[in-house]
Amino acid sequence: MSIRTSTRVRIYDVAAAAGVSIATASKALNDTGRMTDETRSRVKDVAARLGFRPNAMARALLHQRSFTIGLLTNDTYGRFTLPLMAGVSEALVDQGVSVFLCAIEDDPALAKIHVDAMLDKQVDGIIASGKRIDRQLPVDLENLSVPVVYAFTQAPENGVSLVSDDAAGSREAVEWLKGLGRQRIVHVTGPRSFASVEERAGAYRAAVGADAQVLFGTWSEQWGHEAVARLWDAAGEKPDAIFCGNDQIARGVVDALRERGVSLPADVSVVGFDNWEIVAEATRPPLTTIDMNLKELGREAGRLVLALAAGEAVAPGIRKLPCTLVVRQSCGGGPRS
Amino acid sequence: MSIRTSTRVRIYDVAAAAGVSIATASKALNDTGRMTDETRSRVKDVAARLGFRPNAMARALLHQRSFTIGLLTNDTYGRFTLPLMAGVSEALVDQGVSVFLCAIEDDPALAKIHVDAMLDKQVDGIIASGKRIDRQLPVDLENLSVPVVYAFTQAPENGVSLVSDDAAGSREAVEWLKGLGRQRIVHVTGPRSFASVEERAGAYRAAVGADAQVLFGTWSEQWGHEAVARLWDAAGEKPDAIFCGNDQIARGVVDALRERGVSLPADVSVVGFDNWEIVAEATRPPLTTIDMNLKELGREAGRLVLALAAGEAVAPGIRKLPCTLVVRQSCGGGPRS
DNA sequence: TTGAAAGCGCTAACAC
DNA sequence: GTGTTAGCGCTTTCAA
Repeated sequence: MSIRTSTRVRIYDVAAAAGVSIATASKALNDTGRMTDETRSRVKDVAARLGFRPNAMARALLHQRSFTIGLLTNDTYGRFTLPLMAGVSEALVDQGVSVFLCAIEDDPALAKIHVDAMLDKQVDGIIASGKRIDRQLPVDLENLSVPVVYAFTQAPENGVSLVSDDAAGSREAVEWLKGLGRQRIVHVTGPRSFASVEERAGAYRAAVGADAQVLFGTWSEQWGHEAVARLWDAAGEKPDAIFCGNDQIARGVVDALRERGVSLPADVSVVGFDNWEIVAEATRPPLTTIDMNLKELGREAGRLVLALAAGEAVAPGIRKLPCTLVVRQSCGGGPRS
Repeated sequence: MSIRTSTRVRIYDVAAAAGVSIATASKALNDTGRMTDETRSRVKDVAARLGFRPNAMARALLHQRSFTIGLLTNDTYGRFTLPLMAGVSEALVDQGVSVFLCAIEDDPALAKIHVDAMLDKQVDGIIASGKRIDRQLPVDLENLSVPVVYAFTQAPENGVSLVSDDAAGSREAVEWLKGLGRQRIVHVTGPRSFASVEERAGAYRAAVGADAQVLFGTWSEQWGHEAVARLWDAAGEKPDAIFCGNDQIARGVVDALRERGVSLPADVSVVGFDNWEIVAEATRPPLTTIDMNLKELGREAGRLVLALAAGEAVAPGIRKLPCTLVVRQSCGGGPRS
């Protein structure tokens, strides 16, 4: 019996304490091989008593599988990454898989360092995520020796990619407003240079028809204020609903309307996009908004990367996941039917 | 020469290609042992050409050191964790250390699963972090086989702990307001049940003196509104400055003052706490506020956990890191001298 | 100056 | 039913 008190208990210690060989101990603990039930349970008891936990490194070295994946993101703010991460983690934790989080800003050198570090640590796969779906991360992830899943960031040709269904979310918002009896629905959104802006605006136009009016601007509260000024200072009929490209714009819109004495939701309904709770819930009245279900997106990304790591075939291409309307008080209308 | 095309290149391959033994190859690459410079550089060239990267698992198994640490947090929102994480990552990345992020909500079972998984993976240390400094995480981290550093969460007796210096931050805010010539400074803050609320309020009282007036409430914009209503609807002299317990309260205060026609910063100065940019920058005018320097706190936590892992002695106890005043426009006054 | 061999903790063939 | 042994990729004595 070797003298190593301060260190972890190894399978060797379990075997010795149970009076069997380490092979038998291993088989007993992994429910493989054959032996009497008595031996198996004795070994298990001893292991439990000693607090034995197998060394994942040794296992990984043997199996070429580390039960570890890497999550790469350039979303320092975490607004998109955190819910995504929560989903990934949730999908993987009961498989015993842990997640390396690497925030790479937009620095290619830093990105490379992190990717190399993950590869050195033999991650089973990588999930690449970002803050917009029409930009690639500043690092080339093709032809890596491990599978890659792209979540909420642009994927290369033939990449396995997951995004939320912007168009469907947009349609959902418009339909909700229509269902409330709104007739003059305007869309106030971010910069045209964002693919999701065009996607949402396109779906909005298709749903609203000839009357469609889109105001492009920035992703800020201030732009929401300004857009309201433009709309209300113009001659002619005013909108009775505003569908906003994100929650910050929506908050600006709501504040501006209130300051003008426009009654919400009586006279005008406002829908946001993102369901960023810090913004949506602090708005007066709280925002009805579209949730991109990023946590579910993360779960799916976790499942996919694991499937890939296990050698299962996964069709490349872009998978669009549904958005959900979250009803608060900025539109009127009760909970959804 | 074995046939393994699809797999990573091992030191064996490098040795073979360079015509040396793996022992020599290893020494060459690690700048240990002795050999001719020619041999060493030849091996290095071959390794570079082959794109050799050592298997971190094998190394870890050998050295009992995984170059991996775990970051545990119950701050799902990420408001505190993300900057912290960024700092940790920054401090560790050039040491080749990667970070497992584990979001545990407030679920003891989940926490245990994650901690066990990290331990199985032989992390070199753990950083425990949270969303308030007067609550412990729902898991016992004492007597683990690896070092633990507590950052922005309550540590057990004798833990190594890092928090921001709330009292100093509070003093800084008050001094700034005094320096601007403000005479009637009120403090509007969160619930008394938070240690940091008492800490900040105490320092505020000490700095302001007999006139000190503290309004306790919740951490919300709404409470900011309500506090202004109380203060301005009361008889007597009005405050000329409000120091708020966080940025959300400050935003509520600023909005309420504007709605009352009080001119900011001409008549009243407002200081927030947290420097949560999404809130501070969207406020009109943008908030002057106290930054807790969580990123630096993260860096320090990373350094400490590494020192501990390396066996260096680190004195237990609470380390308070300084806060910084960030000047925007809600107080008047130029950039700091 | 270089190389053979042992071993980190574990699992899986293969003997017995 | 149980044990012996080889080996995952690497570093490190120790011998040549």
